[in-house]
Amino acid sequence: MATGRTHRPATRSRGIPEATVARLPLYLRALTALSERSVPTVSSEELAAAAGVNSAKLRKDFSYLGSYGTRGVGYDVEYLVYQISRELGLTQDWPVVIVGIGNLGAALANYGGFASRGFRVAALIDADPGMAGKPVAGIPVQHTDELEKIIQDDGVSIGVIATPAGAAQQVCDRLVAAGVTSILNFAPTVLNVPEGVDVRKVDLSIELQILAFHEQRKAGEEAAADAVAPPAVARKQPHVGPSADSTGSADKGPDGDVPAVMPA
Amino acid sequence: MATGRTHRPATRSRGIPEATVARLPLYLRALTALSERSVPTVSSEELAAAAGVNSAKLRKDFSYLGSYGTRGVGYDVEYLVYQISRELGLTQDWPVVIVGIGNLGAALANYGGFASRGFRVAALIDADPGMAGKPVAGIPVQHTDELEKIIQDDGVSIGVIATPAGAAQQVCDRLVAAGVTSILNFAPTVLNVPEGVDVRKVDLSIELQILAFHEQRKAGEEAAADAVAPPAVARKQPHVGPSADSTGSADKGPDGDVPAVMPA
DNA sequence: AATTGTGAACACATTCACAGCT
DNA sequence: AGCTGTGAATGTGTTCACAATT
Repeated sequence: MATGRTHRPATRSRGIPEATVARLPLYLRALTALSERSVPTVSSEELAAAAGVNSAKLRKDFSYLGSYGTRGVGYDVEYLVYQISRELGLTQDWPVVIVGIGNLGAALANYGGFASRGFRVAALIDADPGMAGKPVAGIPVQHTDELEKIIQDDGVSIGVIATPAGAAQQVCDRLVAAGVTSILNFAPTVLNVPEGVDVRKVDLSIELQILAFHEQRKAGEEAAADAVAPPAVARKQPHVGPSADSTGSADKGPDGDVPAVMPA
Repeated sequence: MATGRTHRPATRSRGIPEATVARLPLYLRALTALSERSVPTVSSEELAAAAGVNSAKLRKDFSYLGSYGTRGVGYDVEYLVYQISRELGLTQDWPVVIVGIGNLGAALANYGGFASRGFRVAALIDADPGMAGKPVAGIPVQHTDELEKIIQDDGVSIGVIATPAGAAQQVCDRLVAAGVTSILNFAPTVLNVPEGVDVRKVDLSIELQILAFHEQRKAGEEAAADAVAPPAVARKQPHVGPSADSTGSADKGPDGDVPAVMPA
């Protein structure tokens, strides 16, 4: 996925694989739950099960962080929580702005897990003047005109876009111009960003389409199994699958304008 | 990623790589936009740019579907839209139930892109009896008691879980028992499902944590550049890329201290 | 002349399997 | 005895680069 390319300084190890980074939050969540239950140590097997991965993968992942376990014993829960939090940058405070306070934006603003891990909703921003001042999740909505000021005053580096697709690129441009360097995009559009800016996208419609693909394949397989051969073999393995990927810029063509409001 | 595993019939090519499947919706969206502008054909280069990937990848992806282009010319937009839709299973109707009609569930119910591509919200379900009958997005909310009946009557195979984390596994179990075989999970929990059931998850908090990781790394890189060496070299390449990225480079400096809790 | 389609090379990720430590 | 840490093997995904085709 992504990008990359960056030269790669070759030697010197501090390069944690992207796939590993994407799993750290999962481990952290499982560890936090254990911590709340005052469990002092955990084996790779147990923790892996709680996080929904296999234990070899988990151990390999931790080995990139430096390997904080004890052979014959397992991992110290509190210590691991700390190390992973630090690695993810969660020991510091990340002010976040949410732009587009419709149904989704409001849901995000109300989302608890948000504040819980180092993220703080610094502002809610919407283009509708009628929204201005209205509190959502206890935070008054501010008008888009204030966007640049808010970002600069609060030192916001992470922005969440929850606007209709048609407005997303424009909002993105303003966020970036004002200093935001990481964007979480919920609008169903490819965003164009300059290098150095990270974009991750969350797209309901894409997730459903992927599910539909597999769903269809299941149906086909059944039919095939019925009609063709007698495969007494197991069909699937346990695993729960992760998801989400990312994406980023690209060009946008001549006009770049996206159809209407919320296309597929 | 999600799913998959299915035994793999070995030979016989119908095995489209998971990474390719995950990009098909992106191509489809770009193609739909072209179709609406009545563009008749498109080159791999142009389409790739619109979808935010590179052209070699796109051509390779299409080669798994059977290669529907014409050398020297490009791809026929309408034809590709059809082929991809068919491959994804979007030529049929997929009834979907959304369980948990809080802020997020309501946002999902209102999400337009939902209905636009073969997906139909068959029912909205919530555990709160007070919600029963209340229309959201024009659809009356039904009580959880009705869950099994709805799924069976409508032949629902895809379920969306938008409940609090604590209720998710239980809801999941009921959905699966009633016949759902694909689940899109918005609750921040690992779901346990029997084999044969696909789960994809969408997790805001995980996405933010991944962004924070990269954000932190950016800051570290700057500092390192300032303090350590005089790298007159380019730092990143243009890449249209996707994001999430990346990588690479450098390490993070001196190391992170290893304060607190417990030594190895 | 332009652009696809694809083998071969490369890069990244997962899994195995066991040596090494507690 | 038990469990981690990790090289080596395997599997998956991406990119290159060019022959094939219109």
